[in-house]
Amino acid sequence: MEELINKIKGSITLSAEAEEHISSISKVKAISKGELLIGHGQMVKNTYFVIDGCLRSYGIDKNDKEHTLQFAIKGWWISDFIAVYTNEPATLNVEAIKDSYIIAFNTKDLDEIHSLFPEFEVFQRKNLERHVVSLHKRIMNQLKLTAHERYNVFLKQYPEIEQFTPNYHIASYLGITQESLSRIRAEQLNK
Amino acid sequence: MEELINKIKGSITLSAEAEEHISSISKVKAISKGELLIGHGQMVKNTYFVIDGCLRSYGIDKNDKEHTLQFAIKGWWISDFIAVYTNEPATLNVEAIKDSYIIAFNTKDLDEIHSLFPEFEVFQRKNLERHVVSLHKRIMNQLKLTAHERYNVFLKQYPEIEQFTPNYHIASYLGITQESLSRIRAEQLNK
DNA sequence: CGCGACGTTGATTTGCCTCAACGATTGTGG
DNA sequence: CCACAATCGTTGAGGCAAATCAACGTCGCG
Repeated sequence: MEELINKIKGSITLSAEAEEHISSISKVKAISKGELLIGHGQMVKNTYFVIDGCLRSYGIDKNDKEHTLQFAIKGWWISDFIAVYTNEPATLNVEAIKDSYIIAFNTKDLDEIHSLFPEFEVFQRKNLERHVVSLHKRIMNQLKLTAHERYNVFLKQYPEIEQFTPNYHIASYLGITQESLSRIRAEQLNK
Repeated sequence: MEELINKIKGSITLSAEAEEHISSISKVKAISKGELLIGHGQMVKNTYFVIDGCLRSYGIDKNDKEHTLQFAIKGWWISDFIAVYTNEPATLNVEAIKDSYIIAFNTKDLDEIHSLFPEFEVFQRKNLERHVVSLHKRIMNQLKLTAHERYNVFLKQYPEIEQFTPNYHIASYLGITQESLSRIRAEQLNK
């Protein structure tokens, strides 16, 4: 909870009223590994802030293969943002990949915060800017780099995630198969 | 120019003062095919709004191959957003791929607009939200679909762009080579 | 213990890349 | 106005990175 307030204060200066308001509607919730917070086809009400633990969002292709769009650890936001920002049913799933603590914000509450506290509008814009930066970088990496190089970038960028995430989730984020990632790791060791 | 004002009004209601202010700093500029607006390594001052024509942003890998990150046609914004939002030197290039009309906004002017007109903050947030949606969709397509399927999605999504864009630019956007795209197109015709 | 989840390894296939050559079209200078 | 070069798309032959399919070892847990 302080986690969230500190995060916001890292980007903007937060008025006492805004802090009070946000605290009042924030309820930390414990969820356990494997729990599905958003399922394909549902209308999406919530965006989640991760206090601790790890979630991921992923889609499923026509051969039933999963593809991870995003991981979210402590201090990150996650949802099916496609669904949230377009008001369409979810095309993604969001699940906890370990026991976690989160705060759920429904879209109405967030809209209210935006209209009550213009400062929050700035916070949100900066978040979105950072988000765009990371997505642009990811797309460029996907276009420019080999699977092996992408894996190394991933390790450098998210060393924590590698620790407790099964390999096939990382593979599905990198756009390769579990087997290929295993071979990449083997190759890495023989050096 | 009206192009821009109408675009803004499509998202938010714009006060007369804000409209006046924005108009006063907007200068439409003609640029010709091949012109480079942003070059790798430079500090990036501007974000461009396209009145007419087409630009693209792209990066170059260690084998000197180009990879297109974004196309921008009438009504779109383009820049090296990684550089703009992080204040780092450009990692991308931005060039006109046909004769175009644009408005250049430097970052200071945009910041000023944001602080003077809170309504613009909302506009910017909605733009960023749409941007995030399109990036998420693109990443999911890259993970889920074959090159052939991605090409069809591209055609459906940007029919105008296909008309005047050389094939190798489209290929570099899709993450395949010019030759592969040519074969995909040939296959498409034999059906 | 025995089962399921996870990672690894091997054999084979495949989608796309690379390299190379070749028309078609467009543009340019003599 | 033609000759020539440059640009762009196509096609073929061969190669490679990663996918697929399958089997197996290990670990942790009900």
